[in-house]
Amino acid sequence: MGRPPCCDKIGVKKGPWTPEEDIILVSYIQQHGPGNWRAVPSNTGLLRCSKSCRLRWTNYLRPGIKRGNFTEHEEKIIIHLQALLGNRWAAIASYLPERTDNDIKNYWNTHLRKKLKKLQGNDENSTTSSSSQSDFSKGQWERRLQTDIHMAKKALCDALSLDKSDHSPANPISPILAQQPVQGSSSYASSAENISKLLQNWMKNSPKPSQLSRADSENTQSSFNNNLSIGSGSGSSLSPSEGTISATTPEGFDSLFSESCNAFTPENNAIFQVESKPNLNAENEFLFQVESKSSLEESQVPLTLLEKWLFDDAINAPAQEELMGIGMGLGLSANFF
DNA sequence: AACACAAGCAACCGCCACCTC
DNA sequence: AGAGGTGGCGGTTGCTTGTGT
Repeated sequence: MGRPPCCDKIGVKKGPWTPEEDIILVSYIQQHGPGNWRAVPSNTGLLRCSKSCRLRWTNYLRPGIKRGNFTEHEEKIIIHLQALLGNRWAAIASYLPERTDNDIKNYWNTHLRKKLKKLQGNDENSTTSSSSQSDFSKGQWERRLQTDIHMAKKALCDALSLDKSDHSPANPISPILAQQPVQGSSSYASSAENISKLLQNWMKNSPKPSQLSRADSENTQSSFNNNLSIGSGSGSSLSPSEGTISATTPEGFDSLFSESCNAFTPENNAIFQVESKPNLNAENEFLFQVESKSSLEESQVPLTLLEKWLFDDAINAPAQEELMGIGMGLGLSANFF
């Protein structure tokens, strides 16, 4: 029969969130930090399921979320990570801290998948590729996977090396973070800025010194961030895209992958760990740490293989120079963009 | 101007993994 | 050790908005 629903369905409101609900939720989380979602509806009086509250927070109310159009750089990262990780949107989102997994998933489903399909169709016209066939034999599947990995690797290096030249070295901040938020549609639900303004106005109009002292003195997004970082540091159940990772990961991502494009060695991998580990979340470790645990879950094995393939290929393949050089025209994303 | 269709996106659903007792 | 509770994740749905006829 399955588990009972997470909350009593009777009397639970569904559908789009109202500004009032958002304000209630945001103010509650400001006081208590994210987590213990089950208690949120009862403590706030919101007629919402705990899951709905969590989702609303993580996808729209959480500070630091960028909405609106995806940049080319972001597109590339998504494409490459999708090729490597599959539809593991949360993992992909951990490398784009300003984007939510839901956003990335939607963007993939509505934009990128179509684009890639179109391009793959073009590729198939000019090659003997059998990628359209749905039933691969095992060997075919493995070959296909390796090809995909190779292409993704190529494209990834391509993207990051190209983008490096696009950004001033004087600005060490990741291009992702450096980009200004793009205001999305004008509807309420899609505008985090509106929520921020609403919250500010609300706090002006109805101050609650005992409850919102921090917000009274510093009612900005960044201060909001700081408050919530405290919560994240205290063992709350933040997703990988939340908390401290948001300030550091993109840079780490760039350096990791640009490094990886230039020299894949076990030593470098060790450096990656040393440099990045303080900020690594589980997904980052999962991706970049040399396998050490013997009791890894099965789902991790393929990625370990990916890592090894990437490393081995980079070390051994003479074609690597070509890969790093101008021979990018064959790469998927080179055609893609 | 009105209708039909397509696209985009916010939100929901159900499964799974982890944690606590 | 295992059962139950909770949060996280990915797939999917359905409403809203945009575009074409």
